[in-house]
Amino acid sequence: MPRKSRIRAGSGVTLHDVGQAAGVSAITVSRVLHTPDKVSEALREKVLAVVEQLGYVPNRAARHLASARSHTVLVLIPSLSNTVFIDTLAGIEEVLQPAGYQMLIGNTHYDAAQELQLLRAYLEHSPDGLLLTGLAQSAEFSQLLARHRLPAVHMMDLTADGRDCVGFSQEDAGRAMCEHLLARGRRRIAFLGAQLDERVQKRLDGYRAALAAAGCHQPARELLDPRPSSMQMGADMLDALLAAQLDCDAVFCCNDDLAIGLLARCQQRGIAVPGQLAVAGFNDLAPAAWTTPPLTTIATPRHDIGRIAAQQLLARLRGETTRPACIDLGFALQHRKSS
Amino acid sequence: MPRKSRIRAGSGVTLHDVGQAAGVSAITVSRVLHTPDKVSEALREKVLAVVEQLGYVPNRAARHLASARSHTVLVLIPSLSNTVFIDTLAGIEEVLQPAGYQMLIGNTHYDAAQELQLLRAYLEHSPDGLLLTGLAQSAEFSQLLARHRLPAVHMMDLTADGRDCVGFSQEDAGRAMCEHLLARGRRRIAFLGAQLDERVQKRLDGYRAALAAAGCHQPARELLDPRPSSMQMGADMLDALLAAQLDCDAVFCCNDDLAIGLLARCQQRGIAVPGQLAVAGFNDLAPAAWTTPPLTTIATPRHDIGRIAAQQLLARLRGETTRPACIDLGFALQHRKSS
DNA sequence: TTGTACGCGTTATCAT
DNA sequence: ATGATAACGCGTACAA
Repeated sequence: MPRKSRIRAGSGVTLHDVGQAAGVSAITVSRVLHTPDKVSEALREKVLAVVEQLGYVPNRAARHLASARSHTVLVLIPSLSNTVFIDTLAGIEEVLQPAGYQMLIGNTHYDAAQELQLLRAYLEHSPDGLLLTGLAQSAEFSQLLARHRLPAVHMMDLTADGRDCVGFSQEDAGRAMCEHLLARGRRRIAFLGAQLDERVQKRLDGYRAALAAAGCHQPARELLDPRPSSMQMGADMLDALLAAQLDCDAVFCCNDDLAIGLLARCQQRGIAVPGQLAVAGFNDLAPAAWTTPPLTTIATPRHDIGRIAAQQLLARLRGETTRPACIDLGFALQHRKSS
Repeated sequence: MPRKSRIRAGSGVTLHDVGQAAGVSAITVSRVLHTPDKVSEALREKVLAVVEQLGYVPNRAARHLASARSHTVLVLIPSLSNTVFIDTLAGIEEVLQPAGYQMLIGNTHYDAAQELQLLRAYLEHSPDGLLLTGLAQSAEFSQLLARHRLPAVHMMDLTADGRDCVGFSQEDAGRAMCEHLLARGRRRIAFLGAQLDERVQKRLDGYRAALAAAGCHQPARELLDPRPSSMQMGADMLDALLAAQLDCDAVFCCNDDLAIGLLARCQQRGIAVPGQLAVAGFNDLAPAAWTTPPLTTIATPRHDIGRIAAQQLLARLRGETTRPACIDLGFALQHRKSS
């Protein structure tokens, strides 16, 4: 039966072509490339030379189809404009790239419904595994995961419910910052929150716990806005705080963006930091060290979170890991002059 | 011949399965999904119902293999830690996602050799097209592109040499900033450069042209460091500037990061900005509006660059475009209090 | 150690 | 408008 010529996918050179040119079968070429130990050295060298000469490029689609493994990992993050998650991506890339895995990035926009839609859409790529942000996926999401038997590692937070996770305790970090402010003699501490995703909620929990323990929790001092965080919002929140006459001596911002905007507004309004008001942020982004005054904040190991989470997922994919892993990478309080 | 059961790739439901359940052939199901016009309404509805019921998920790998189109675009950016390129990614995603294209991201680390390696590696995915940063790819890179007949759109800069590009004139932007400083009465203007990639070089060209035209160019006032840019480096560069006693009345930083670090150091050392020294940055990142004093800088349309570049590439892929496109999105000088 | 036969899920081609 | 058949390039299973 004549082989009808069709449009080729890649450069045109196939395993078969390489095999012919080297005087071996296609499968031998495949073995030279993937399991060189199983091929005699003579053939190996010959084949490799031809591979080089012909500029052979493997075809991932064919490989995927034949092996039922896509060598692809789906990474779901809430936002592309937040450096925190980008740093995590960099850590992930550092591990996946050398391992021959491709990362597919999905932006959930902090929305569980969009997260579910993304999973549905990306299922077409049949990823071998998932890296997720946080623990608050929807029930349908989890069912879909289970149905497709997809291993997943959750990043940025911790849980003991049996899911793999790599991160740190958001609540402990929130508490630690408040204990620091308390230790500096502050009692009237406000909490400024934006976005109000699960991580901010847990930092808020930590804030409440610490202040309650010190007997100085006042719900009126919690300023919460569900809209996306921004420096402008931080500046506005300082105005709101003053307008409400809440008589604060410290503010704990749920992230550095708010804190940076708030610090700038303090400068403009002539409010002495930390004299009149101590200011604290969260994440230790690059600008935090360069504000006036430099910002006290929580340094988070987001790059390592990505790195280790990717390693953990690869271990699962290789079947090396059995028990659920819960890897706590901790956090560090960066005490600077704003407190 | 008995069909041996093997491991399935996706959820397990195939076009064939859907077809059987609906009493049609696999190809009809395919048509219902991709070219519904070519199928009778009765069948269409029936098939769609079964697709829904069985939870059919198309298999991209098989589609790719059979159609020689991967619906995948390779995006090469120099860095993940620079917000500029992340914003571009967001713009790209905004266009590719709804169009059913998957973006693969490669990080070149500002290195042409790595860029070439990435292209080689990603060729396995046989991307349908490329989105590149800048114009300075290696000769081998371009040959590889040509050999595989891959359409590419260059981002961030302009050229009239026949390659598709979307961006703005880096040199004009550098010149514009210097003309602004000159117009404010400054004559002893320093240039601080880091990374020294092609874009920084062009901004430097613009700086030189503007100052030469005004008759006040002094090469000694160019501080260039090939290492990656950082706020720390900006602070260090102010120290270096003062140590060298170059007697400057303005500094043009090649990006906002340098400028932010430099401004902070000015605060620490009690240097009045803009009184003693005017300071300018480049890119208009979020923190630029919140420094003390707020930073004069060049706002760059990076989000739109990503968006339009992706659209241009899609047009090429559809064969709609013929002549090379060179799309100038311009830039805007943000005059703030630092100058 | 090397090769043969076949299937992975889809689309292109051609026939009806 | 719908279907039959082959082909995409590779890896698995099994044979030699």
